Amino acid sequence: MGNETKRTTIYDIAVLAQASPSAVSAVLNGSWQKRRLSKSLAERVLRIAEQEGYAVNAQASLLRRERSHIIGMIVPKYDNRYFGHIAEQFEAMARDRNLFPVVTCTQRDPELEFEAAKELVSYQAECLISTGATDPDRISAFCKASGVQSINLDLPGTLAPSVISDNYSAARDLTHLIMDRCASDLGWTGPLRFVGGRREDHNTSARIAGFEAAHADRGIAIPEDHIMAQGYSAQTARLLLDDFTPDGPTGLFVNSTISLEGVVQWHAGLGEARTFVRYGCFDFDPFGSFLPGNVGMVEQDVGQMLKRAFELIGVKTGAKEATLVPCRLVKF
Amino acid sequence: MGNETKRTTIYDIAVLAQASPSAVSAVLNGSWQKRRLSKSLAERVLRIAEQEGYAVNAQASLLRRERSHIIGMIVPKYDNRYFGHIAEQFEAMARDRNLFPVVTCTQRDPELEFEAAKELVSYQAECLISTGATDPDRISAFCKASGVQSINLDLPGTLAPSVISDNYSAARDLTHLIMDRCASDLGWTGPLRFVGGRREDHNTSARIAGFEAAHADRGIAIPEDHIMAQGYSAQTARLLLDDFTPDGPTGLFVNSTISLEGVVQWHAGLGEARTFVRYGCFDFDPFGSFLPGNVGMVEQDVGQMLKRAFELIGVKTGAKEATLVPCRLVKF
DNA sequence: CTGAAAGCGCTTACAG
DNA sequence: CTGAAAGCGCTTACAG
Repeated sequence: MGNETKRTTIYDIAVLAQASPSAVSAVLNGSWQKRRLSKSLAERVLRIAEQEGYAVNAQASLLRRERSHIIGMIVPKYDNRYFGHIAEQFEAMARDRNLFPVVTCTQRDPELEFEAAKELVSYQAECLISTGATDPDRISAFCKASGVQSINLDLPGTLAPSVISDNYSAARDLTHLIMDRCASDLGWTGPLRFVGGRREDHNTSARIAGFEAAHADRGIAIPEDHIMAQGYSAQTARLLLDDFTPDGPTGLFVNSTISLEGVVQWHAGLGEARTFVRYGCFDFDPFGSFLPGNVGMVEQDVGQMLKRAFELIGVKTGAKEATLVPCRLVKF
Repeated sequence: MGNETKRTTIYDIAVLAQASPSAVSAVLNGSWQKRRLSKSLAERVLRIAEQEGYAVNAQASLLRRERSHIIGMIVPKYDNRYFGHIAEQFEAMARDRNLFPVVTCTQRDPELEFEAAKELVSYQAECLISTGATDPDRISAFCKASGVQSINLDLPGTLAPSVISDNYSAARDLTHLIMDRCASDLGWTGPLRFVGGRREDHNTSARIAGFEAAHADRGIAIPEDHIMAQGYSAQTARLLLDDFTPDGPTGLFVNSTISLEGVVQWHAGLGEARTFVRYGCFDFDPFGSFLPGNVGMVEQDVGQMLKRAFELIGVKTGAKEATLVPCRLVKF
């Protein structure tokens, strides 16, 4: 009935079932029918395995098999609707395809990202999806040297195919929505402020480009200090806005729900002036429609992104370009 | 420079470095100093390993080693602040302790939970933490038979030690808070409604007990139909409330942010009557303070729960009781 | 049809 | 000090 120090092996079961280890192995991995082992033997082995709490040693099994069917993913955070959803859907979709998903979360730490990638390769992952990685090319280079397929998600790289949101278009649309609402609600048509993210970051820079394009569409110039992309945290957003007390109507483009927390805190502290503020956020939150002043949010299409990523798995394509997946603009 | 079909092994490196496989192994796993191999050999091997994109085959390595240092966790969802946070913190804390975390998400599916648990045991996990499992005892029984330690988190079991939130006390406190605010804001002291969760679920039932205790503290009777615990989804909550249009002041105890989404939708549709509604939620959301009518939220102490769980790892305790971790009541 | 044997890629006790 | 050899627990081609 189990053993504290040593796990049951096929040899233990072979002795108990009076069969050969080969036969036990065949029964346990389901190939016994093909090998024409008797049904009574199979039942005996299965019963004993169950009694002994047998679990195949995946290490030994994988070492011997030619394919691992393991598919790895690194993701910056779980504790975030977007990335949490990606990780969760990834696991479900991998299982649907009879692949074994292993996800690990790297806290946006570049060293940990690389270490985690190496670990997944060590575990014989056949493909590695790097989600929102700060240095995806370093990972892709390593994967390539190890003969492991690599795919970038959310943030693009140059050494492997990438699947990312169409940040530019969605940011442009969101900017227009905010400007429309500033015009209709407040009768104001000035330049918006962009809050959150990092300019060096690919997605932020694509969103800033969309933000600028929308302004250009309307012939509105953006003062330099209106682009406030010095970091993601709620804290950062609040500090940036701390010395900004609007003296009239104002609009903000908020880059992520993390930054939105800071914006909303700032907004709540404005007093009467808060009725002259409109904002929108590039990121979705189910409670978003209840935030006063919030006119809309961009929801990235995680399902489509992963679907596309899975289509790339196992395909030997030379293409290193990024696939752009459209986002959904939710208006409040 | 890498190989698409076959990964580099220590034998490949041994040939290239003109050394024995044993020496290469020692260099690569860091035991070369202990074995007094020359520094020049070590450097040569390391350089070649890097060039070849070598990654140790964890399957082979673990098969040979006596301990895996793998610690597994199953969790119902990532796409949820509470569970996402648990998974994320778990990985970080495991790494801090030089353990290798493997987390897998089971979508609240009892079969998948058990399959995932078996997989983690197959991967030679030394300990398995079952988070919010629907049938933790089935998993614990299997682990026991395989000689793997098992710990329950968030939801208790009877076959392994459990670490859970003090749902009863926190629910009682939250109920008092809502009743206080109903009294002070609305001058109303009637019984509250309990919305969301499942009565059969341990945590829901502990929270209902706390909810009832708070009413008993004040000598308020709770009509039977006020306990609406028929499921977790936002949809369910909204349907339950659909035919309830308050004709006077009212208070709700909302069991989880998922249910809160439905409550908030219902609330928004009430029109003028909405000013006579107060509610609180057992679960935290950073935007919670902006939801009109929301008077407070309970934040579970994930850090403490995991700290306690890690203290149990490797400890051979006969104790199967649950450790209760206090929650934090956030008032708005 | 069925079992013995080889071998997956490592680690490490052991002999030299 | 260093390498050859055994063996971790499986799977499967192969011989009988």
